[in-house]
Amino acid sequence: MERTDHSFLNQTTADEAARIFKALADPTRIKILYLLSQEECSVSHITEVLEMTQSAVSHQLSTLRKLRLVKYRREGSTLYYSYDDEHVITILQQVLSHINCN
Amino acid sequence: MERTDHSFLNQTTADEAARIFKALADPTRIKILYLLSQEECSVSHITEVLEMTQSAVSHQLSTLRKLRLVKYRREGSTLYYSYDDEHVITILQQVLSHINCN
DNA sequence: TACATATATGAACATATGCTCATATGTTAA
DNA sequence: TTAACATATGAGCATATGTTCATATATGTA
Repeated sequence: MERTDHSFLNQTTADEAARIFKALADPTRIKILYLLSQEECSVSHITEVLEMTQSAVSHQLSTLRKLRLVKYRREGSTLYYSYDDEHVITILQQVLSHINCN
Repeated sequence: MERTDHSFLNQTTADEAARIFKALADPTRIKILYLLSQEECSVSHITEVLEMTQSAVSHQLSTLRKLRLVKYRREGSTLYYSYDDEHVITILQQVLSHINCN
C-alpha cells in the first residue's frame, strides 16, 4: 500500500488509441488488411477471396481509407489497394501470431 | 503481376482477433486498462480517477472480466482489480507509445 | 437488527456499426 | 455514342455498444 506516483491517460490520447483499435475491431477489415499485408489487391480480387458482395467490401475500404490505413492506385478502371500504415499492420500481425501460438 | 501464393485468414481467426481489438476499442476501457497496467485499483479509485459514475465503471469492468482481461480480489467490501492478460497490455502500450511518438 | 459503504446488475435509450439493395460514377471498347 | 465493366455511394435496416437510472447484493459496524 505505498503511494505510487501513477499517471493516467488524457481523453485525447485514449480517444486516439481507441480510434486505432476500432479500425481493427471487425473481422472483415482484419481479413482485408491481412490480404493487403501480403500483396496489393484489386477490389474485385478482395471481393472474390473474402466471398463478400462488392458493396460490402467497397464500404469497408472506404472506412479504411478515411482512417488512412490503406491507399490505392488506378490502372485503367481497376483500383489496386495497398496498406498505408506499417504500424497498424505490425499490431495486427502481433495479435494474429498471439492467437496462433495458443 | 506474379502469381503469389497468398494465404488468407479463416473466419475463426479473424473473429478471434476482432474480439481482442474490440476489447480495446473504447476510450474508457483503455483508460481502465492503462491504470491497471500501473497498479492494482479498487473500483472506487478507478471511478474517481476517470471521473465517471460508479455504474459506468462497473459495467466496463464487467465487460473486461467477461473477456478475461482483468481479475479481482476482495478485501472486506472493497474489490481490487488488476489486469489478467499480459499480451493485451503489451499491445495497448505499443499503440500508446506509437501515438506519443508522432 | 439496522444502517452505511462498496460494488454489481437489469432496463431503457441514444448512437454507432456493418450489411443489403439500388443506383451513381468512372473507364474501356465497339 | 452505347454498352459493359469496375468501383463507389446513399438510404434503410438490424444489431451492437456505452451510458444513465434505479435497484439489488454483499460486507462492515453500531
